[in-house]
Amino acid sequence: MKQETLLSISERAGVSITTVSRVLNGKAEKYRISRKTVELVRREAEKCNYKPNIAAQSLRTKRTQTIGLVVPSIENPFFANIASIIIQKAKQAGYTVVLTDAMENEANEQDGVNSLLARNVDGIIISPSGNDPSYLEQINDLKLPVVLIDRFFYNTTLPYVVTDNYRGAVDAVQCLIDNGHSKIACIQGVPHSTPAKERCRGYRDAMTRAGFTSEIDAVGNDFSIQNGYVETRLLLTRHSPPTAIFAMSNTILLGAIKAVSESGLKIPEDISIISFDDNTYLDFLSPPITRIVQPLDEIGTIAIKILLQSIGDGNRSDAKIVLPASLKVRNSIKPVNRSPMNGYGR
Amino acid sequence: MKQETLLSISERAGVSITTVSRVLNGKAEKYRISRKTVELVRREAEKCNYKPNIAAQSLRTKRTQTIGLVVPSIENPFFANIASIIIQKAKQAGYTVVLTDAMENEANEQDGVNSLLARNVDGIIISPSGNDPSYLEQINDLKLPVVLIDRFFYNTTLPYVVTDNYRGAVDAVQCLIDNGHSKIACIQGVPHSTPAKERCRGYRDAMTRAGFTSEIDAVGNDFSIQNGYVETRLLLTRHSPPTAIFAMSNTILLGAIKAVSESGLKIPEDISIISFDDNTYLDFLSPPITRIVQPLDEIGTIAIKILLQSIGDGNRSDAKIVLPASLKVRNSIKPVNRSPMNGYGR
DNA sequence: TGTTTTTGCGCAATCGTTTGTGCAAATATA
DNA sequence: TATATTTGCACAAACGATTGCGCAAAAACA
Repeated sequence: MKQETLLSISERAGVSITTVSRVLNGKAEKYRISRKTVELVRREAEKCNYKPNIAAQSLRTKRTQTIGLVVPSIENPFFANIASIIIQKAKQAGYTVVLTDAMENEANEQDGVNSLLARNVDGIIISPSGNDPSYLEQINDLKLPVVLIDRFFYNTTLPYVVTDNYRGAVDAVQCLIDNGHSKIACIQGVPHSTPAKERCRGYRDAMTRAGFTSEIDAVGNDFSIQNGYVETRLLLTRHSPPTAIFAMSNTILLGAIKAVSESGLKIPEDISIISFDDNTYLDFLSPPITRIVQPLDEIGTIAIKILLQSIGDGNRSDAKIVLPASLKVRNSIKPVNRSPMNGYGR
Repeated sequence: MKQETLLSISERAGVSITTVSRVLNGKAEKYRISRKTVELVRREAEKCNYKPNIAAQSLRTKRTQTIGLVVPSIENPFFANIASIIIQKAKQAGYTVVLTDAMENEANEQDGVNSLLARNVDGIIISPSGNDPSYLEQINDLKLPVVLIDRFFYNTTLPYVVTDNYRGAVDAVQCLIDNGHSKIACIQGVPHSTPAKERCRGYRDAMTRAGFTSEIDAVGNDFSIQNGYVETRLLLTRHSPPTAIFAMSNTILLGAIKAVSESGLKIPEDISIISFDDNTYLDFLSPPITRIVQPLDEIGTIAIKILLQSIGDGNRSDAKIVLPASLKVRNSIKPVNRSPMNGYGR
């Protein structure tokens, strides 16, 4: 099972290395290799199950048929799901994925990206952990195409594919409002991340538009269970606690649920909740959680498409793609009569 | 930001490529490069942030500082968690991970492995989707080290690091038995996989030892939510349904919970459940689920260690490592009095 | 000063591909 | 038959790194 090379094949076929290479790369026509030789070479190559040495190939061509994927944390099901989709799509296109986990840390991320560069990946799909796009922009400008997913930057030249977090948040909050809630708290994630910013903006705008300006109440500072828990406990001990919570992620949601239950309250009877991001288990919580669902599949598919396109034609894309989220209604929201204090009650 | 090479550095430093290479590889001593030259070269290399071209390196040395990781499904949190650990440990050792998702399909898996081979990875960590070890054994014998995790093979020469699924299952079932249950059903996963086999064996042995031989009742055939759901519905419609269920995985558990709840029953009041595999959200289900926890961290750490060792010394390991699982008690099991029919009642 | 030893470094081959160019042999044309 | 064209393929350089070997200059020794 020793390594087969162009040389070994060429010897057995009695032709030159060059010819073998050309045949196997589908350039037989271009270089006018005869039908007979083509078949001879093909047969030999198949017989020994020849696989080109990618290192040698890439040394010559500067192509590796590899793309780098950088996520903040592969343990996060959101990113695990997206990774799964990207790995699959990449494979269909003949690419392999090198996965790097930044562990929500910008230094790690840069390490990882450097390692990808050293490996001559053909392009990078990244959901950045930090908030400085410049080093990525440099790479995109000077070296190889970069596409952002999920977390993007304002005013960046980098192409991105993200969910319409703003509208998703508006929809979430509007759903609570439609159910009669006005004291709606929002527990947010890492404040500098664009998804958090956008969702927060959506929350504020929806509240404002409904005339609940004075009720605006965004707390919290990261995407952890802990954060969801702590903030919820604090919210619940106020003299006038919210009647509904908009949790910005699954993790925050889990913390919130724990806090609610420890406080002896029930969802949705005592407090309503809506969350962001889908996950099967949310249907198995008690009650099942109403949530905003991101179009993961589309994000992955489009990101790959943009990247491969750029790799193919050498141009940089400036696509800024924002995809709609959708509402999945379950049982975590209780309709209430609006308090007369807001002037809406009957 | 164009690619720096040994050549460009050597020119600026006024020495040969050879010397630069030797300095940067720490072979200055061996080749008696003077202190002064070493420092000169080092400075130049750092100044331009030189990163060796891995393709060129690997073409020469046959080493890529890359390991391949193959999992049945990265969407499965169990594997996402393990991947996270392995990526991290590999990085600490200076290795990068290429991740391949077999999507629970043996053909995909072989494709993936082939692609890893073409990339000259230095070793492979794999949780196999199929049940034929021979092609992996061949690779391990003739090409590069392979280490199995989670799913292993009986009678294989391949080294593996797995959880003691047998004992874990025994503990799970014993826990139910200790709580007075005897009509205990087991819903299993992919029957040919070793974890499923071992857990099933544990179930049977525990039941037998307790004298409940006639109650042995293992159903189901894959690790899907669907399977958990269907089998549970069937179980619940029997004239004498089980009082407890041993679910072999989180996914099966979720299906089971759904079926129970749709049947108008409550956990644990009407039926007790214990599951396999840990996950934060299990504490947020209602009730929180008692489960058997696998030592993911240890599995990842040990697997990497074995692999790197093999890569380092060129020998194949024959380590067969079986790590203990642990019980995490929550609220999904109700203690009952044993039915007199079993001769244990009071 | 002449010889031996040590020090310090470079030459050139090599890994497995790709590709521009060139050159016979075969075929077509005159 | 002589020339022009086409066909079919090979030569050799290049990608960027590693490494066995060799050789000149400096140092040590006589």
